Amino acid sequence: MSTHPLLPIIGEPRPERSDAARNRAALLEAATRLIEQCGIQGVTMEAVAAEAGVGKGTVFRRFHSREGLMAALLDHSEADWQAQVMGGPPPLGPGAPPMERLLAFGRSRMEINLRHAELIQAAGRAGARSYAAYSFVATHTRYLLGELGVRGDIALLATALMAPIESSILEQQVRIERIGIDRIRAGWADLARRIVENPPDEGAR
Amino acid sequence: MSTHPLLPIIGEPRPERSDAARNRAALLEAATRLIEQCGIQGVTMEAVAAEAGVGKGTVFRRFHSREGLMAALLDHSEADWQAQVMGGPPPLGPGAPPMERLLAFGRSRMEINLRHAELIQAAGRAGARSYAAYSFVATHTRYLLGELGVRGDIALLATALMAPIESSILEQQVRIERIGIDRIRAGWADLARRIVENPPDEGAR
DNA sequence: CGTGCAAACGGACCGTGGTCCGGTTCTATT
DNA sequence: AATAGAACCGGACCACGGTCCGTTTGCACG
Repeated sequence: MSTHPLLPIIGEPRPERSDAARNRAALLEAATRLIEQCGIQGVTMEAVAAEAGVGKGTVFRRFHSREGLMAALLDHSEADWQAQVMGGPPPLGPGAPPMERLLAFGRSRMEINLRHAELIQAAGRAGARSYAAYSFVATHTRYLLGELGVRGDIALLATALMAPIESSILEQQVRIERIGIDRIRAGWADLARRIVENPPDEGAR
Repeated sequence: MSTHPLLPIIGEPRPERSDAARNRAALLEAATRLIEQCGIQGVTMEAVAAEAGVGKGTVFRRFHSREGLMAALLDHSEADWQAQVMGGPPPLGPGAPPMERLLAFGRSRMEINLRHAELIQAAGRAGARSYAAYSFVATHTRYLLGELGVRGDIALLATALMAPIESSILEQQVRIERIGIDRIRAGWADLARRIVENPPDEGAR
């Protein structure tokens, strides 16, 4: 009876213990340091643990896996970009006409996917499941398509629009097919226009 | 002087030695057997070697890496699909109007990317570099877009069209967002129509 | 302060991908 | 058939991701 003075609200599953939080920060810093020293392939779980001065098990407790650690690093650097999109200066931020925002959004996202290509690849599937990255992009694209008055299955059109600038596909185009970035940018803008301007088929749901 | 009766034509880098070829076949069979018994996660390089009755080193000599082995398995199963596309019955094969062929092509590719999702993921980047898979799809899509009289950067439009039905993206939609396959199919058909019917922008290169 | 316990910690341990090198086998040439 | 040498084979060996469990630590309550 005396054990529950507060309602057991389960919104946040549990607050993090202070030593745990400290270690999380130390580990992220250590990983960042290692990346810029040895490159991503030098970021070994054991190395990170040693650099942060903790045991190996602790790293896995915090991030579950190597992919999880990479995803965490990604999330961290993604935070300010999301801030730029939600409240920064136009055309990326609010204020510009929707089509300009969409173009700026795609262009900016493309740069990120290219710049962090290695990290994204190292994050593997963990990157996709992380809401921070995937879900935000999807939601905002849907929003912009809605603002533009696009008819049809907005969710799928948003996916179709962002898929070609996913990191894996850009890497293929840039590194192997040697396609220039400017050309890819122009191609994507053309794609956006085709998707936005064209009304859906009559028979389409 | 006497050592080169034949011109050193380097088209095929070298013919494979007979024992090597035998081992390659045995290894592919062994891997296939293991997949249907234990699933893909049970396909260990050591297990494959043991099942084929060879040493571990041999597996790596033939396929370079686990990803390479998976890519080889993929290529194998992809061969007859390519035959269907190039010479099978319409609408997938030649004979049907281009738009019908394109729709059939995308639909069929989607099924494959879904059915072999695990294998494709396990093949990782090796799947992309393998010409058999990526290059054929790209080439044929470009060809169909050309037949349809699409203007603009055909290569990039082809990429944009196929990207949303890549395995990784389909997995995200189907397994996590719980989007039905029929809906995805319809959405892709709509995308194809938007890309094909819309003329390119004036300013586009 | 003391006490109880959930949570966090550390590092030994395991499985698997990948490398290496001494020994073996195939094939071209005479 | 004999020879030479390149290609191939095998399995010991290493590194790294991931797990496990006995121990320690922070925290809430008395």
